[in-house]
Amino acid sequence: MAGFKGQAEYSVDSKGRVAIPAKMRNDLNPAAKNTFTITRGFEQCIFLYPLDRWGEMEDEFRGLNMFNQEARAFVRTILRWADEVSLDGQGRVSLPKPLVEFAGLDGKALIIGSLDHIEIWNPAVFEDYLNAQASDYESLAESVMGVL
Amino acid sequence: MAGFKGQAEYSVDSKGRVAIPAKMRNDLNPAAKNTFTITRGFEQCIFLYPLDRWGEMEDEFRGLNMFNQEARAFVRTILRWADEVSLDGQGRVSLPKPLVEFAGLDGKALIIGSLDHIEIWNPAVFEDYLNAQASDYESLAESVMGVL
DNA sequence: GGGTAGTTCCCCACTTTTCCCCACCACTCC
DNA sequence: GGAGTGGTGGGGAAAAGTGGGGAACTACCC
Repeated sequence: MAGFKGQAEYSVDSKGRVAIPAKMRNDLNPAAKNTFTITRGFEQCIFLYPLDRWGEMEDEFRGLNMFNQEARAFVRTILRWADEVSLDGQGRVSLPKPLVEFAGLDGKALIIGSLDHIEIWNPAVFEDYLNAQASDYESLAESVMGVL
Repeated sequence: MAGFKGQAEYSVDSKGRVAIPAKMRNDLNPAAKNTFTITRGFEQCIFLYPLDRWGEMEDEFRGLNMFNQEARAFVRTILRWADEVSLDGQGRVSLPKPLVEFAGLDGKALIIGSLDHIEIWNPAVFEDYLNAQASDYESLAESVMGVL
């Protein structure tokens, strides 16, 4: 199954709904049943995991040692924010209010496909994130992929 | 499968379409289904990877640790700009607007075959890139290939 | 227990963009 | 010189995104 990719700037309507780009919808595995687990992302954004992929993630969490304080804190955080959302007839999901506030969304949303999950950003916040990057794309690539 | 090679200067029409040189189209593996994954290149240009080759790249990305910030930033960038494009009946692809802007394309495109991918440049930008090279072709060759 | 207000969910309609197809021109090879 | 291949340009149909209305469900208050 091809991973998610691409970006789009769509609107968040007054009901907190955002359309998922058709290209990403087409990459959904039927096993995901048009449903995502939505949760807090890394950096200030929202992550959407297709249901099938989320199942694998849960298995990884189960493998963690719950007598370890950090493991407990990590799992608590990711699950606390998590919720299940399904696509409506128009290919949209409605975002839980707490996550809308966390990501600072208002009116516009930047949607980014990132292999096994979809990210939703406030465009302005994403801009700041980019500016805060220490290294440029070429250096990143060399550092991340250079050792292969 | 032979690698891509050669260069051509073609026009970009008002709809952002560019023809892929017939010579390069002939080098496409049937497994690529006349489809490319197009994304941001290194330096100011656009990369086109045939679908089959892109699959291998995705596998490498999946191998990265997504809990590492640098890896995340790199994958976010390369996938954010990525899109899937197919050849139309005339052997053209239509370039996503964001990439046209990124590469600074207007009217003309320099298309370069580069082994496993195809590059698309604004001819003027490519000229500047060449002029900015610190070392000449002979020195580069020695530095890159000399240790073999 | 009933009524009301708020929320959620689903469906419908409109607008815009994208994609696909057809036609044309130039060059090359027979 | 004609036919075929390769690049260029534009128009129409289909799909995708956006916004709003109405039914159902819930929760709260009277």
